[in-house]
Amino acid sequence: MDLSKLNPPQREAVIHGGGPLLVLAGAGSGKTRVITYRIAYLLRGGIPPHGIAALTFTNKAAEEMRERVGKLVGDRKTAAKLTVGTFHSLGLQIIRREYKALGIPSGFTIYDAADQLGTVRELLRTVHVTDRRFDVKAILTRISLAKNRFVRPGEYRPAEVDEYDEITAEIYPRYQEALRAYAALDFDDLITETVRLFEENAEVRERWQRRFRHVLVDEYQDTNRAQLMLVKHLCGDHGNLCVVGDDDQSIYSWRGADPANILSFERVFPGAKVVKLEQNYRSTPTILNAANAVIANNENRHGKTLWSNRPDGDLLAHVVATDSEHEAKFVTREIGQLTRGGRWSYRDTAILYRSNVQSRILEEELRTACIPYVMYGGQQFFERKEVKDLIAYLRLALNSRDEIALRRIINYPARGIGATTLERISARAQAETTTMWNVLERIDEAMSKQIRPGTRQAIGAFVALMQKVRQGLEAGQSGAAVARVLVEDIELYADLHSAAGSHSAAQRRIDNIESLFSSLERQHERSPGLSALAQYLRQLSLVNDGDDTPDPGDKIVLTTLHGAKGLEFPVVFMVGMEEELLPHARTLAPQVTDVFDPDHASDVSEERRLAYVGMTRAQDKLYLTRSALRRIRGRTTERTPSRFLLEVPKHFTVQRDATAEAHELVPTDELSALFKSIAAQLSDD
DNA sequence: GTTGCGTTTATTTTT
DNA sequence: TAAACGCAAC
Repeated sequence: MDLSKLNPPQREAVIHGGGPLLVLAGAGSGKTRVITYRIAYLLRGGIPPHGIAALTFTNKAAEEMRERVGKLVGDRKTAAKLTVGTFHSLGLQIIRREYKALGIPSGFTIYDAADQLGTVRELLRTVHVTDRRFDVKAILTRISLAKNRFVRPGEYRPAEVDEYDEITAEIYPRYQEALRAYAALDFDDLITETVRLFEENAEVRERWQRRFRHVLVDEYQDTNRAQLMLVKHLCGDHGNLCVVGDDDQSIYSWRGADPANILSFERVFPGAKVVKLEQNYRSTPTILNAANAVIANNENRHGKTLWSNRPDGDLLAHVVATDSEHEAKFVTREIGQLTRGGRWSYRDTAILYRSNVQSRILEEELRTACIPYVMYGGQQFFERKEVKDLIAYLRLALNSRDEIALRRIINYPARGIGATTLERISARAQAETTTMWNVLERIDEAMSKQIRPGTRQAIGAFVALMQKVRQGLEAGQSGAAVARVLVEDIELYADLHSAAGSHSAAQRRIDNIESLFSSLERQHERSPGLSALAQYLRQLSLVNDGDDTPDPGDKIVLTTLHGAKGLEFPVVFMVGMEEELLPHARTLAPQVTDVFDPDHASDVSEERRLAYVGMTRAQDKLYLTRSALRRIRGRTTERTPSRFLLEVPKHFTVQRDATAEAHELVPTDELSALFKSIAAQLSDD
């Protein structure tokens, strides 16, 4: 480790002795470098790796951090002993060891968004809300926000005239009861239940406080109240807490992140040292000053001014198009010219937008121009549905109380057990205060009158199938082996083929299942046994996209502004710089489903931060594009330039007219690209 | 239990 | 515009 590679404030943060430390790290100022160096420095100072916890929000950030620390200390074994992970994985780790004190069964399940949605839908049905259809997600958002502020189920009080608060007040207690009955924890519970455990059980709390002698938190501006509490408890009285973040990049308050955490750090942790990292190593001064000018319009900041000692660089391009097609064509054409110049390749370029719908027209134009691209984010959820279905079988085998898993698979593939049957079984289970699985097991004696013999036979077959799965696991077979037999038994591949539109779509799904098998095999070799499998399945639900991140290759990146946080590109296009897109219309005129929160009423400052995050992704070239007309929801509307665009001082930009440039002569190699794309389209059919 | 049609409603997303 | 959802008909 070479401390001379750090600038003075970076070094100051790294060698800070003990006690609370707030590192205000501007965009591109080397915050990950500070955290990794600090961990290495603590290790060198004699703190055992076992006693250090570094917390992040995403698995990706955690992996990157562990890797960089490993390189820095040059000792893989030491790096492996560190606790580097997401808040949720730390919560899971603690709960897994302390489940007894929490009164949860050891085979507990983790509920993801889909499971939560299913639970609330089910509850809405039992509460008989038929007069009005509710947005289930809006209810879950409220439950989640309440949980993270430690509002107990019975304490939830509706606002004066908010029907969503009223239905939430009704659903929230039932939801929490349901989860306990299913032996399930949702993502929020991983944090809040850990906090509750620490608050109610001094012995447990002190044990963990003794263990972690230093705690480090990345992206501190994204923490919510529950995460703050968790951190506070972990640090206990030593207060060796180092947080790194940027209040100007807080863009997740809509999902509960509380910027007050970073703004009032010094009040919450008295005697805190504050270090500002203001030297930016990423962008040209022109880009940086433009971004600074925009963010300066926000109030309530810690206030930093980023500077860069690079050469000034190009002016920003303020591009005006007559319609969104011209805008997309401009971007495409410009990318063609930049890459043809030889200085930049596709992978150096990103197109950023506020909302996913904006990607469509860009994709169309990029495709016709034969420019390769990758889209970050988006909805990959249903692509892995088949994997989740299969996992639900294992989940149910390990936790028969998991009603959502049961409901998910009892008629998948279709075996003639429909909604009415399920309703009756559910009602019986409720009446007997037992689980649905318990009723299923004795269906013939319990419900011979209410359920037809044919259906009961189907249920019997399902129960037998599940018992076979469970017995296989109990006999010590691997999850993979059991799942393979199961897939044969239920003829899943045949079902996938008939359900999928094309052969290749079915094959993709089958490939997904096959990779689940090999993943399960590997885990069985690592640690066989029922509880290890249960733990593996829980861990799996905390990992979003499996284990393989494919090499992006030389492609343009398309992503939302949110998705761009933490990334950097030599060339950045921010498209749709218009009012009602950025800032988004929803911010300017909130809807009934939006949470009314007087503490941080949805204001444009978060949208401005979003603009700031986008601009500060750019290293060398930044294009801000907008259109005079745009088709929105089938209606062509006149557009107003984004206020943030107008906040960029004129002397940092050069205006360009996309439509006029589109009529200029098309260079010959661009024509050849056009021919290529036509040929490609013809051969596609 | 599935399919199809009309109605409705349009952010951001990780764990 | 377009996709997601609910309800009614098969």
